[in-house]
Amino acid sequence: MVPRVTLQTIADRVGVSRMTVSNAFSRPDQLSPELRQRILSAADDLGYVGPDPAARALARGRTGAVGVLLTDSLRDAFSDEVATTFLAAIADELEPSGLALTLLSSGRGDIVPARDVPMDGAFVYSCDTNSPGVEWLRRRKLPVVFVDHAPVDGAPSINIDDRSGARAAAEHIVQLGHRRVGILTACFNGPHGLVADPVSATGGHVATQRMLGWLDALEPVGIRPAVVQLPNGEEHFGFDGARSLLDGDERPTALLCCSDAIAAGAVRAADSLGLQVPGDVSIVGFDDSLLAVRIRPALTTVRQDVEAKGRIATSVLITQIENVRAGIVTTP
Amino acid sequence: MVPRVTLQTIADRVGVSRMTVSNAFSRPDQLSPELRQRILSAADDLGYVGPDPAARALARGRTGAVGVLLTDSLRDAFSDEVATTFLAAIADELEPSGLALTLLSSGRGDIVPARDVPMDGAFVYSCDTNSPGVEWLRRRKLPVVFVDHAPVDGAPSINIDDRSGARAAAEHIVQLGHRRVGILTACFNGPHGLVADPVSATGGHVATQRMLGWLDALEPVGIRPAVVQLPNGEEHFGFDGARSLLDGDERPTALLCCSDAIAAGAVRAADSLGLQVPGDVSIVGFDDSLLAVRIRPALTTVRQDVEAKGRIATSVLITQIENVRAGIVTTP
DNA sequence: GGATGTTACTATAGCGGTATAGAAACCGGG
DNA sequence: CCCGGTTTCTATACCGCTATAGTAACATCC
Repeated sequence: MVPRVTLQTIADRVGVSRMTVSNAFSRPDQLSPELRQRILSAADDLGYVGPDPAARALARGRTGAVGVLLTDSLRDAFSDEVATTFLAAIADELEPSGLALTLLSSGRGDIVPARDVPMDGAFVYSCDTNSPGVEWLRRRKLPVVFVDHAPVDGAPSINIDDRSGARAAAEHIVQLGHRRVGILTACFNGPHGLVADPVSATGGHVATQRMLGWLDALEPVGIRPAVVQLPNGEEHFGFDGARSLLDGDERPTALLCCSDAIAAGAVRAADSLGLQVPGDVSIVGFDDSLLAVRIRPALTTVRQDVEAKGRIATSVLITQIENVRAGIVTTP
Repeated sequence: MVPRVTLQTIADRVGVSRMTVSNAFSRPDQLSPELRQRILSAADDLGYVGPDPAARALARGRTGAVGVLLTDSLRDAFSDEVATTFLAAIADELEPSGLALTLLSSGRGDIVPARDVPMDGAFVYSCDTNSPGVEWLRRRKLPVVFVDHAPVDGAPSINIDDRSGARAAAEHIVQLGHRRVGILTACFNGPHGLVADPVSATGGHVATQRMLGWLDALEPVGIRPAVVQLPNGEEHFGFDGARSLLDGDERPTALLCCSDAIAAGAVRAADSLGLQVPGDVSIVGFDDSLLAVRIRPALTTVRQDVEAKGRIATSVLITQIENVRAGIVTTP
């Protein structure tokens, strides 16, 4: 094993100080072009690859990567169209800054990426409010931006008005004359299936807000919706949940779904039972993803601009990181 | 600005050496449980978060993250179902090892994540063969696993037999009696639109192999396919490309597509022209993604197990990383 | 009772860079 | 010729942690 080539190796070879070699790579204006050339070509001869990123990260105090903390397993995030759209927007917006994006799973047991991965800041996207990952990010005092997450004290958070959106959707349903309404929502770790008290569900700020919004519209007119909680937002859960509601005695004439994916499952379920949408049953989604466009019959959905959320979150995070670097501490 | 709390701060406070504090966090078996407790609670008092990941990365020589180099902009990767499936498989398989996944864009100009991001190894997924990113990863002598990429000297690469798969698909089409065949393929930076010499396309090992496979079956029986090269594999390009072929004089009776997404676009295009699939035109995809299942009429497609590719690639990469750590250098 | 371990902790020497404050040489102006 | 100002390079001091060897104290064993 040959000893590794470092700045010092090159410095010795060329006969200059290590600092000068460092400058040749990182601050070209600090030395004469000729010397820089000599250093660079010596480096090339020695097979030097450039300053070691890990060492540089320590010395500079920044790593060049930001994290994104996602719910549970990363797999879920990749199979969810809304999440991938969000991630794509982040990635795009991050690119010019040169920051890389590191995916952080919530972690289990001793594995806590949010604690152990070097990064300059992080997004928290639609996570369980009391996920240990969130806690660690806070403790590390990293700049954090919350998205689709319950606001946390001093940290910026990006949310749409989920509650109002949901209320508007439910009001619309009420105005159309529906009285028997079913609700399909996803909930990380609450009870699954038909539930009595819909607001008790734990985890999922967004789902909770949407639920509150629906109830805001339904309760005043005396509608008691049948609520089914699904383990997560995958389409097949939407299918199962919708079947269970549509197959019962008091079949709802409208289904409010907390995502388009769930709504898509519900449409399939209606179809499988020979029910017309929206003739026999109205189905309302949430997100306005591409999915909503693809589904036949076309879905009624609450529109939100996920791309914009990603872009905004990114610029906020970048600003935060720059402020920290400049010594402007926003959150004491 | 309070001076940062480090191991030394705690050591001074408790009256032990810094090394002992380090052990309290990283190697609990190296000290007595009582002392460890004292140290831990002192650390807590001081608001210590745990060993700094960047410093640890430098000292230990590993960062706890692996990269994945993707074609061009990350956005494309997120909107491609095959890519996200692959990434999900990687992420899943990576989780127990505690390694985080960092997304690396190809970079432009001075921004080269593959050069500057700290990582222990990397995947190269379906990249342009002469992408600068690939070159940098090699220079850094990082363990690299290539997936859907032309094999590179000593590095492991994971591929399915794209050529044979494509040949089989084309043979099937020939056996069905088709003689006018159109090909829709994606190509990073070749000429776009109808091309004369289909094998000249630059970039995209996979696309090239599939093309070769198709030609393997078509040329022997004297079929000269009409080939359209698309800028990338997005569905709408498939739509446009297929329209241009199906709208012409010598309308093909079969379309070979290098991905399911393109095939999906082609199906829509046929539909928009009032053509029956497969009555008027047969359409063959590649990948067997979920997309293939969703499309009506159902797509004929070449099946590949993207999940398995992800899992295998990951275990190979992890093995490589461990070997390097153990001093077993596979590629000199 | 001396060879041989084990346990619990410490001292030293890096890991591979960068920031910062100089020092030396050069340059034009009064 | 001396002064302030640049340009170019160097010396020193970290960044915060870990590996490794070593020391001292206490057991163990024949």
